[in-house]
Amino acid sequence: MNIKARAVEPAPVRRRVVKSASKDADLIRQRRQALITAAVHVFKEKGFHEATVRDIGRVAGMTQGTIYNYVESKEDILYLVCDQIVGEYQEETRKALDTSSDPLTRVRSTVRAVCEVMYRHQEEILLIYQDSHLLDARSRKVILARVEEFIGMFEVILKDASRQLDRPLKSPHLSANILTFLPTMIALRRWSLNRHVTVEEMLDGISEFLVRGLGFGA
Amino acid sequence: MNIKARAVEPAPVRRRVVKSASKDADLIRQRRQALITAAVHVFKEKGFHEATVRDIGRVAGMTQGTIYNYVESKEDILYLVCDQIVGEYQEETRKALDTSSDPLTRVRSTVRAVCEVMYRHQEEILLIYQDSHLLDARSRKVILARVEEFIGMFEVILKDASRQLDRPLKSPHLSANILTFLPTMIALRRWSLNRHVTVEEMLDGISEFLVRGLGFGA
Amino acid sequence: MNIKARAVEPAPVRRRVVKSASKDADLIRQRRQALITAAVHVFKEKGFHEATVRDIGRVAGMTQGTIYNYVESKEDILYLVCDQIVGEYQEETRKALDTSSDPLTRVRSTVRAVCEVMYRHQEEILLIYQDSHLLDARSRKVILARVEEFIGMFEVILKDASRQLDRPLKSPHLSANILTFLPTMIALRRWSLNRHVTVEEMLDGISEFLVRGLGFGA
Amino acid sequence: MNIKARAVEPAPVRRRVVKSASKDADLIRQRRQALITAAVHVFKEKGFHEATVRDIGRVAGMTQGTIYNYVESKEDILYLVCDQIVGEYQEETRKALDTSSDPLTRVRSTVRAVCEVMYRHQEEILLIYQDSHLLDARSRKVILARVEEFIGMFEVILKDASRQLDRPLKSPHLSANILTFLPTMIALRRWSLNRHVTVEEMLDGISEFLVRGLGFGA
DNA sequence: AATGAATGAGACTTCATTCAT
DNA sequence: CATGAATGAAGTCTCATTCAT
Repeated sequence: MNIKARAVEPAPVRRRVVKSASKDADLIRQRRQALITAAVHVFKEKGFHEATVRDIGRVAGMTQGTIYNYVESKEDILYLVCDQIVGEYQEETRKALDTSSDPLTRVRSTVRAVCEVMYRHQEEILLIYQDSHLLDARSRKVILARVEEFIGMFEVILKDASRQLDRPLKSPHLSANILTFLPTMIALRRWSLNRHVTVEEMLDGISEFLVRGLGFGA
Repeated sequence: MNIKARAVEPAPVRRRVVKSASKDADLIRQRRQALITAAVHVFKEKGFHEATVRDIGRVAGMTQGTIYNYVESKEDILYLVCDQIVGEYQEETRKALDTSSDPLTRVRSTVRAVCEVMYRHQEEILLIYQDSHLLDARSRKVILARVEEFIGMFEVILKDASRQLDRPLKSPHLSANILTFLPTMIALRRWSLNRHVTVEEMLDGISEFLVRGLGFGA
Repeated sequence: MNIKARAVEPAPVRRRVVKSASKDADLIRQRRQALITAAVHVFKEKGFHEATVRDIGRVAGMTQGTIYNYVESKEDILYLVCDQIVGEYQEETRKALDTSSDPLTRVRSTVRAVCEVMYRHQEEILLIYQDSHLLDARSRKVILARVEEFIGMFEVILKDASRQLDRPLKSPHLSANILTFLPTMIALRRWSLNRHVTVEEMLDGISEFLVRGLGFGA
Repeated sequence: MNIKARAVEPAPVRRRVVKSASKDADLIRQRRQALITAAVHVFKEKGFHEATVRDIGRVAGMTQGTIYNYVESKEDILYLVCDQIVGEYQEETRKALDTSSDPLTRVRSTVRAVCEVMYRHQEEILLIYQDSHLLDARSRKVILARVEEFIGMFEVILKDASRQLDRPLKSPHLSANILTFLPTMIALRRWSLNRHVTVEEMLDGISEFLVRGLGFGA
């Protein structure tokens, strides 16, 4: 897909480098993955600050000393966690995107896909919204750049589809932000939604709302 | 409007009681207000965990010992801060609501008002989204109850207006959530929006999106 | 009574002077008495260190500032408390002493009296044994001097009575110490005694034991 | 002696478990022993409350952080101290007990042994009487249970010996309490005794007193 | 003389990080 | 490379005492 090829990974966002005492790249990857998985688990439960390095180590099957062979600080772990969550969420969303059909249909299915993936990742997204601001400025920037890139992908999709409409989108960037932001409500407002709405109603409702709001409604 | 009168301030959500060593109600209010103002300032800058009680005291012009005359714990301060922010945001929103015109017009002006108030309170709302989850369960519940009540107010407004439409809203509660949630994007996505959109475009865009999405578009 | 007159108050033990900001002697006495009563209450419950000056003030109906008009430090209060407890205990014991009958009978009734007074004052005596060592050296000395004087009184009584025996007491001072110390078991071992022995058994048992041990048994 | 065998170590009083961050049992024992020794030293000098964890650490050659690897709180240290003191005192007493001779002689030597061990441990016993009441309820219970068990051992010895007498002991439990309590006078009244009586006189006097009082006198 | 708000020293405790084994 | 014991900085909170009113 041309459009996608150009838009989806335009400026290959530079990742932050996390230093390690070890040289064995495979081992590093392996240990870090264990760390990330463990940390996601612990952060979900206690948040970044309440979680101790020991806690993470216990779940990851590593002692504190070992952890510091693969990471320079506790904040590095948070960075890795945020990076992974954002990456997985985005990848799964990309996979779910309908790239075949006509632009208008594609918008509808895209909206639906975004909502569904958000629903499945709500816990991780919650983590991101609660803890990512604890990253140091540099790390946060890197993470946000990835999100910006992700938003950009939808900007392209929306622009593309809006040519079919009588009037073009006023601000594709704003629309793309709405499209990617509103579904986080599933995570950030679940304390309210879960008590009044079924999952289906919620996903349908948000999707329809987005489609209408974006101007692609019936 | 009866319905509204009943609905807008329906169940006066019980506040959490924050104990104080002092008995002078006026002094308590005064000192706590200084504390809150200072804490908002410090929390915005460093977040709850990085902020020390000393920091807050320094800004509030109080020594640590004095602070603990008006508050039982650092978390009490966070509660007071959240309570105040939510309260001020809601009160200002209520004031901005158009209660005179016809239901349809009212929805439009309501949407706009919500967005504008959010724009003015974006820093505080950001604080809420970044730190309120650090409250203990009980405090968080109280705060969320206030928000739920706030959402309920919009639910009533939307229900009311939807009678003018051909088809009623499917889920007023979901709609009210969207109406109150989407504007937080102004705070939570400002790192992206500020770089591509002017304030006016943003407020217009979100408002129009909401009106359309809710089904009250042209 | 000659003997008593000479022995009971031989070296009028100098009290420690507790300074006061007030000049009105009556008021001082009155307020201090309230303080002492309150402090005894609070110290019994929480011990000296856990008790705050506020606690004592609350029970005494005085604010912190007022307290420091009649006392220079929290430790002063402890001194006053110890002084009062020791004084009351000793006075009540003195009153209970049989000064009329013959020396041998007198020993028996003295022993019994000491035990009974101890029983009635067990809580205060416990307080003394748990907290009096927290006094500064000077205060402790004063208190101990009063006790020493008290012991001396019994030394005289025992010496007096031992003339009736075939063989005199080897060490009247040691005997007087035993006579005054053993009954504290009622306070210091009540956690053990109360579970196995009735009050009567305990008082009888200790009294008989003392009489026999002192050499005045049948 | 069967009876004794059963009675002396009857219900192995459950110790309180003190948690540790370390897993190396040997190291734990070693560090805790250093801690206990240091704490005994410091507590003797300043008492529990005036002693800081730093003080203890300084004497033990450990930093504060290290201490908390082997103990969960300052109170844990107090518990360990009390436990050790009581244990050592009791063990030494047990060792000193004469188990060979006839019951009557045994009582006499038992009494003497108890007094002598008390004399050697007076400083620690003083510490117990001054600080053990600062333990939390649960720890205190455990300690007292050990003492009760200890008292029980003497109860058996006394019962055993009293069969040789014309009249049996009225209350062996009370007698055992007296037997184990009176010697604490050596510690608790040393401020009085040391000034008037030699050590020998004191030990002889108390021993004879106990033997006579218990009914085993000449 | 009484009040009680303010002070500030100091205590206990936690935990990210280091480093010898 | 792994371990986990040791470190020590830093933070929250308490409370005896002071002092302006």
